[in-house]
Amino acid sequence: MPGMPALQPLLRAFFERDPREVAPELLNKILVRDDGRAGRIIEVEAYCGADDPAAHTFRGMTKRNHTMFGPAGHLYVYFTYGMHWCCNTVCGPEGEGWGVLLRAVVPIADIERMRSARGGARSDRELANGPAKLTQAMGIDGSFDGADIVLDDRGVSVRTDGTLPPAQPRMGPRVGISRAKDFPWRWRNPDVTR
DNA sequence: GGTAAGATCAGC
DNA sequence: CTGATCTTACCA
Repeated sequence: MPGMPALQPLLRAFFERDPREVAPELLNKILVRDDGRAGRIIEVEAYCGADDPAAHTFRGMTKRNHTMFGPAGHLYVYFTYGMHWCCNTVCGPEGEGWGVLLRAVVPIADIERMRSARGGARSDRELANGPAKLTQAMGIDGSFDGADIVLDDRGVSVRTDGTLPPAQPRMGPRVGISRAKDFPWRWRNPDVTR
């Protein structure tokens, strides 16, 4: 994209940490597809394995969640509510089942492709302001489960254009969970209402 | 083998 | 607020 600074990949070490550290630092990073689609991450939630009753990985490894127990810097993509895909960045040491759910991005490149992937005319803000909306807009489904977002082995990666995370992110309880409702492990950019 | 719940979304 | 829609996980 002309005029846009080069997008640098993140280091594996960025993801090899506690998701409660990684999550706020993912704000303002960029989710990139190899077909040109890109969006700036503005809302995330941390999920902390055996320490977190709301995490898919709380009760150990299953066929569905095994990616989240794998090495950091990969994508855990899961299907829910009979129709939606959502994606997480796997974090921490291998075997912990830690990750960060990507909940919203602001479209920044190939917005028309994102709009058509979402099925028609909508405001730019509605294109990817939810965890299942962003996967639909970015063309991410179960075939991307386990993709390496550092090495970009399947055409999906998380990169930086040099923009720092917000100095004062808005923090609060996570959305749509029934257990551990009080854990304040959701972060978003201060200037977004959603 | 049966079943309840789900890290959601769109439309009313 | 409710319906859609179906996989997964857990229990028997």
